[in-house]
Amino acid sequence: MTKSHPIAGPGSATIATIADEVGVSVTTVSKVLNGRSDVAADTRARVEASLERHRYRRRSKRQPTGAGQIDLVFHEFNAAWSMEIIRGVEAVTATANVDVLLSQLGGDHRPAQPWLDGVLTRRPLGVLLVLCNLTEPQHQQLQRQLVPVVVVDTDSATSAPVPTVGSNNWNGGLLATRHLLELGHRRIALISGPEDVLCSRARAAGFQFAHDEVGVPVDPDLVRYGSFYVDAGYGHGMELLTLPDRPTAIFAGSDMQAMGVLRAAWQLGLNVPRELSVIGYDNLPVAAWTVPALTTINQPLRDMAGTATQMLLDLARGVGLSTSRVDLVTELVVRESTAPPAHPR
Amino acid sequence: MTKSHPIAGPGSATIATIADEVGVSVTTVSKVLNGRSDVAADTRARVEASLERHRYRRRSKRQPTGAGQIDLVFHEFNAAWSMEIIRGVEAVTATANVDVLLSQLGGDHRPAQPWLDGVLTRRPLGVLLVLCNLTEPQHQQLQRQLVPVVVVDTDSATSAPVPTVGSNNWNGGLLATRHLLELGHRRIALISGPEDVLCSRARAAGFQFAHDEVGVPVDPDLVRYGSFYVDAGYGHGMELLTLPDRPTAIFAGSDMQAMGVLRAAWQLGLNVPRELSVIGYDNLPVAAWTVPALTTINQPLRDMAGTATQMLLDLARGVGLSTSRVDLVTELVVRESTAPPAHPR
DNA sequence: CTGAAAGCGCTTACAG
DNA sequence: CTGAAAGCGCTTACAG
Repeated sequence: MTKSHPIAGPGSATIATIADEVGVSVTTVSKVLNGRSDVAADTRARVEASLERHRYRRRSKRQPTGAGQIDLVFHEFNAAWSMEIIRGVEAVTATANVDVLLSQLGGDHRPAQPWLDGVLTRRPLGVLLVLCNLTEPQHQQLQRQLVPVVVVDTDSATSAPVPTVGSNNWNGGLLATRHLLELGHRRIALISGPEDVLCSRARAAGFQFAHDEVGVPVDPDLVRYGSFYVDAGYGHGMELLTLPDRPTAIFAGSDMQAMGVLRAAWQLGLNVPRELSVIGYDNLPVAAWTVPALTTINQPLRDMAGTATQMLLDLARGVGLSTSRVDLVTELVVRESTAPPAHPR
Repeated sequence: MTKSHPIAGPGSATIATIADEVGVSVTTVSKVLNGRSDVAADTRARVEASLERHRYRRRSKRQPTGAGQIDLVFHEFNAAWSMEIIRGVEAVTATANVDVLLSQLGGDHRPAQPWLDGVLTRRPLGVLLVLCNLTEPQHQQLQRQLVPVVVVDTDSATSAPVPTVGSNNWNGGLLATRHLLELGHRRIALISGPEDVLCSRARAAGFQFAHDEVGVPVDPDLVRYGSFYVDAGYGHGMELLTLPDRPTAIFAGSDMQAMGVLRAAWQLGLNVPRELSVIGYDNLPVAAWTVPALTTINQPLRDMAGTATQMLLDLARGVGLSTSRVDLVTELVVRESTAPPAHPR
């Protein structure tokens, strides 16, 4: 006699429920959950299917408040940028009554094994990775334990089926460059992010495309790659602006880099925007308060983080995702740091 | 026959251990832990004493990785400022293998009851409050459950015996003002933080004291209070700088406010530091990159957060604290935004 | 490879 | 006010 096993709600099943449904002992279910090897592949598969169906989660008995927690993992902390992400995440988790566990990888792009062990014992609702990713074995391990993963932005072209939220970097590069070209600039420098990061290349491609559109050649000497921080903008800015034939405009890879360029220009006595146009990227809150205020590309970091968090919570609730890759739109924000060049052709 | 009960280590005791030692049933211990009312005051006291002695913590059985987690609670998120705190906390928790649960009160200075319920079910190693505090009943409730609390900075004079880490605000106000007076300024404006926040008043007092030292009167019209954000600095800066007898120097309550002042000066065509000296407060990373770079007071936010975290972990481990109030030292950092006044007396 | 049995830490009616 | 007893969700030797 088979009982019916209606799904009462995500997380309501115990291992007894699962055992009952699959027709095995609680011992066996426990073994599957703990990754023991002494379970037949077939049995394991049936148990895992049932666990998934029920969105099984380890009970802590009394947890009237708190719908669970998610792991928010940064590649590293980066003042204003990371805070925008945190705010976007928090806006969603606060209303969903979900807690946020914060960590960073200290600059690495792949978490180490101890981190994964921690996640497996914590069993969070899900893991949100920012500018970092998992190795394939790590990803499989989390998948086996039914811990969903979503990535914000991506540092390289990963073909793994990990849901990812980013923004249209190519379009951002295009919009920024078109803006400068339309103002009449013909010698435009690009300071992008690190060369091995995909978004840097995407923006550079948009930069190139905008030039091609109007038939203006790109001087390879004016294209630089570097870290997203202020000092890279300052360093490259200094170099570019002391070139014999210096550019009349600089497109920086981040607002922080743009601040470095602004400072280099100031030290060289160049007036922005009269003698040099500067455009940033990100549209951090501080971009409105630099002197002069930065023209920049709005990358909707809060929205990106919020969207990713919502996707993660949906996955945790067993709701399927319509798309596994979402790119939010980038937009040009014109402020005071761009103007026609002093001597347009 | 009494058995001896050596303390095997913090967190190693179960309720059975406690029951055994006190000579009551596990039921009774469980009741005490859950705040039931049907326990004699005397019994409750003895059980609580034993729990405290053993640093009892709810067992989750298998938790080989992860020494536990702490709750990090912000009054609200404030880009660069909050990130400095987070970094300071993270530096300590990462080496101690402790997880950080992040939340914010959305601007409130006292958490609501749902938050406390969450903490009580989570049972973290401790709670770190940043620019916020608990009500007395909330504090007692956490104390009863052996969850230690440490506060970073304080928004008002609280006499509650809560360990607190701050910095010497009065001294910061003094150092900044002395610097300006020594440069020869005699009309110095103060834009402090919110008037109802103690640190704003402490800095204002240091400002006043520095004037008194050299017998220079403070013009009350030049003393303003406002939020710590950029726009308050901009607003007050605009007002002050369009005064008939405008100040030759402005001491802002935060680097963010100082950026607002810098912008106001720029819009009015005033050269900093030639026609106006500006000094900030906090020494956020961005202060080195404004144009001109900000002279400021270094408030060691990372150290403050790190110290507070260490105190919290010590308390969680049952180590007594030598002091319950630590103020770290503030220092003057001279950069480019201050200089002698254009027309010194 | 499987599961009955013992056990763990804890909580909750309920009898006194 | 107290605690014996039943029970919960889960894990772990260990016998087959």
